[in-house]
Amino acid sequence: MQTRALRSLVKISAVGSFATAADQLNMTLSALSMQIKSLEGELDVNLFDRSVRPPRLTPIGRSIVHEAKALLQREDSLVELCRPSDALVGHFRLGFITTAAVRLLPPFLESAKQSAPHAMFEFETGLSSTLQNKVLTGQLDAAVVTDADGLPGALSATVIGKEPFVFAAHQKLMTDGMSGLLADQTFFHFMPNTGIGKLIAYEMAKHKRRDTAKTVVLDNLEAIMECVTSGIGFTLLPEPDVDRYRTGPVQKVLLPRPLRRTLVLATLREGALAPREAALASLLVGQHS
Amino acid sequence: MQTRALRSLVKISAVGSFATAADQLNMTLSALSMQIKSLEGELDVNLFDRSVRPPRLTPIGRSIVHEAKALLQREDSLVELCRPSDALVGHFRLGFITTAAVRLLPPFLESAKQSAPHAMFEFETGLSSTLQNKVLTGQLDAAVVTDADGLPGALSATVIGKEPFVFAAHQKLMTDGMSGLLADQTFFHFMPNTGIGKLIAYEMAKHKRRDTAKTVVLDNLEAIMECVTSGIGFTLLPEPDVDRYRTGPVQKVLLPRPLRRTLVLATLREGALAPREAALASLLVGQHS
DNA sequence: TGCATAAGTTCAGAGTTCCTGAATTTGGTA
DNA sequence: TACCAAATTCAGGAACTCTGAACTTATGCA
Repeated sequence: MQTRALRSLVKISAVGSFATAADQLNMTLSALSMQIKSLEGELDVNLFDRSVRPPRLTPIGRSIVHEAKALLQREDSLVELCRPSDALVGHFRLGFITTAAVRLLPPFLESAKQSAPHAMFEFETGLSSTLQNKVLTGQLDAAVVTDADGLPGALSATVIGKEPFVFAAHQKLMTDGMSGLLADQTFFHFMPNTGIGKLIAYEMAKHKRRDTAKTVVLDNLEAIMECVTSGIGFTLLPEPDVDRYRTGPVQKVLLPRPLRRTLVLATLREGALAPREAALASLLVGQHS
Repeated sequence: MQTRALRSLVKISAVGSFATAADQLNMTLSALSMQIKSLEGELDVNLFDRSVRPPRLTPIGRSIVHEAKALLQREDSLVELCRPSDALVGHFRLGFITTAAVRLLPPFLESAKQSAPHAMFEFETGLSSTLQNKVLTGQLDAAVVTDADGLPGALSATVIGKEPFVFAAHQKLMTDGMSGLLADQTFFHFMPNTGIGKLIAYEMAKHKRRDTAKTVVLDNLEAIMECVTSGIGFTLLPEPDVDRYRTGPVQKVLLPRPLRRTLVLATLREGALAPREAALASLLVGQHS
């Protein structure tokens, strides 16, 4: 169906005659007449009572006009979506590494409501490597990941933020300073097999006495910080995560040589989103300390 | 805009490739490709990322698909409206003579909800002659009027019902029978200048003694019946109206020679509604005693 | 890495649709 | 009754759309 014919129909209904409608639509009367006639043929109804002049809408014709208006409004909004604008428009499938999702998502959605009111988002959380693969295969448009292991060449990355790692322990365990912690206390190790876990392991390997003390592996940040807050042991995590979950007198200790992970927004370098990557990233930066 | 192209787009999005979509749409791959390309040109956006094969929807493409589905649903319902069915479909502008509207409208709408769920109605009340003219000039599709003065030849009529006229008075005024009423009591005359009023005048003229007693003219049925119920005087009205408004001990007296008015549904004989007149009328008959 | 294959795109020509302008019909009006 | 304006019909030409073949290119397998 040609929406143009519906537009003609609505116009005729508005002005009340074929002649003036044809005039306003910049077409000949005969073209308009044929257009309506072909529409009537397609729908197999009489839209107009042609026994009078000018032809009058039939009852069903009036209903069709009503429906047509609704349809044309849909068309207008569809076209409007495509109008170039600096606002982000579209349906985006985004990935967030699990550890950052909790912190980044709410403020992201908040600022998206402002800067991209017509955009729609679909989220997925997972490991950095999983998300990278999904971006590569087109299952995701973009993902917030860490660049710890270096990104594949096909991906382009925009830095979202850097998160320094810190030790965290209950004050009462810190009387001997870091050396006491390392020597005697239980270490809570977050997901040793993932990107962030390997970074943590790499750092801990520098601190010799580790092999002698006890290590507990956990895949839940909140649980780790709950244990640390209770004074059961210590951990090594990105500072924002420590800040998010510490509730009691937990002390943070910076590393001798600062270690940090970098969060980046990764997209397919040659993908359709590439020109919009900066706009997307701008919704993410400046949202965490 | 060609809705067919939108249908193709939605199909591609559903099956995930141009080739299988083209197959299912019974068209060649090249035709489909050109269709989408022309749609992209019309909207001036890239719906697909063609750097991969099969091409993938871009974020905005996904949004367009979403909008397109809504639009196509509108189209479907528009086409559905036109499907021949025995139910009454359309937007009808109907007239009801004022005196009958109050009684006929509620049950009419009730049965319309059943028999014509997709029809829309617009109502207008007025004098029989006014409504007839509006039907003649196409301002109304049909009207319930009285055929008292005979209808113009251009109108066709379906009988909706016949309403006998009765005298009505409070019991206490009836002790002398009709002759007492006619001689001494105030007569409430409903709208003497209209069709129904002239019928009433015609009937009253038969009863000689009228000129001597008092007459009150009123254009409100409910008010007349309120006065009659209070015992202030008597009236002559269609029986259903008397029944509707009498609340106290009001007695009805049939006329010596029965007088009645006939309600008909009138439409333009050559109009578009003519074939549906019976269907419309069937929603009106059998609805009053 | 390079080839084979399948998937899309491009192109030219044919078929179809759609529009224009003139001729014709027809409802409303003087 | 005749006229006028409005709508329809018609024929020719312009514009669009489809088909089938040739071409290009991403992907998968050796």
